[in-house]
Amino acid sequence: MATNPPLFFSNTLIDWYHRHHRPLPWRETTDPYAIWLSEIILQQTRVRQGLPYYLKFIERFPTVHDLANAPEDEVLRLWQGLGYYSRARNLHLTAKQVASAFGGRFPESYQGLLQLKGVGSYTAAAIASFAYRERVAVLDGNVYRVLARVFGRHENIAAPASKKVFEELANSLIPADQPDTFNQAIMEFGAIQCTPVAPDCLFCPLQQECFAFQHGLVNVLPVKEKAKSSRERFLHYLVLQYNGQLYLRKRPGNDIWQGLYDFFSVETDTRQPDPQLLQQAAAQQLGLPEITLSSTGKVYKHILSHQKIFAQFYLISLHDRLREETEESLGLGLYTLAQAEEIPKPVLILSFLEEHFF
DNA sequence: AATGCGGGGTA
DNA sequence: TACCCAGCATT
Repeated sequence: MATNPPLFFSNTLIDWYHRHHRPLPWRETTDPYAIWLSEIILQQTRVRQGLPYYLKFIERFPTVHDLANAPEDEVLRLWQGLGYYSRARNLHLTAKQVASAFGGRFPESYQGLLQLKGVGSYTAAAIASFAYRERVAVLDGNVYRVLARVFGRHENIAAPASKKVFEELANSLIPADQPDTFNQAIMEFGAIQCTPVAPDCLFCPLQQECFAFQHGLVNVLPVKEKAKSSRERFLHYLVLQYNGQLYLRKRPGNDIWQGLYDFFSVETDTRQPDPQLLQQAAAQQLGLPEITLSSTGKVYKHILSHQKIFAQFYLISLHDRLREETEESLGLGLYTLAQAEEIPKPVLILSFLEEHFF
């Protein structure tokens, strides 16, 4: 690399950025609220998937006060389908905190931003550099990849211990005069040019200086330890109907989909449990004498990053309402179809409802 | 340091 | 299938 490697690296990336970057709405503002909103949405999420959600949110909640004043169900409903729902719950919590305790103003430094729920080192660096031009480097999946390849770093990027190495490297490269553009540039470069698979090395402006390219290691770097395979779960959803309404429950906090609504369910250890046992378990929990379960047939396979869910649905029409204590202890409530449409649900439940009810 | 947490796009 | 995406909170 030229006489001043950090300067060459940042100049090259910034020059590339000016010529190739995508026009994105959160890059047209320095409003920390809009930037914060976009960054939370984009955590572990591609721009293509997150963009429509950003547009919905910024239209419905133009200011942090609008978001703070909304009911949590509405925030989750708008987030529906985006996944990692703790992001939405923390988004709402932080909006309320900023609106009430901070008078609507976000903290104006990296350290201050780090205190917010849902804002970690990446997001704090992004907001601080984009909104306030603070010189602090972002470190996300793109940055890890670009740095590992260009500078030939073989540390396992999945290990927390490697974070410091890349952090120091990135912070040694970020220029003081345009930290914001540098951060945008290195992430955009990773997303468009230096992609995980089949990067466009042929037309890469860093080709001559890239360690991975020069040593034939483009498909080796970054080194990333493989994630463990996910576990399988078998869910049996009882779609209880009474008087044209559906029984739904808000999911509690010790499992997936916290705060979203689904049906009463029985979980089993095997894919095809003994129907007798399943019926007995369901009847007992629901306080019913006996029930006959016939599956709607299809087994829904729903893949999460950490779980493979096999779900079957059983339609049941109740002649009488459940006992009040039963409703209470199971957290079940009756909802009209219109209400069911309005509340936040996992994509799995949404798919089922769209095939059978909506 | 390890684990849990969604959903979708791509090869 | 397997990989990975503008990560964070909790233990």
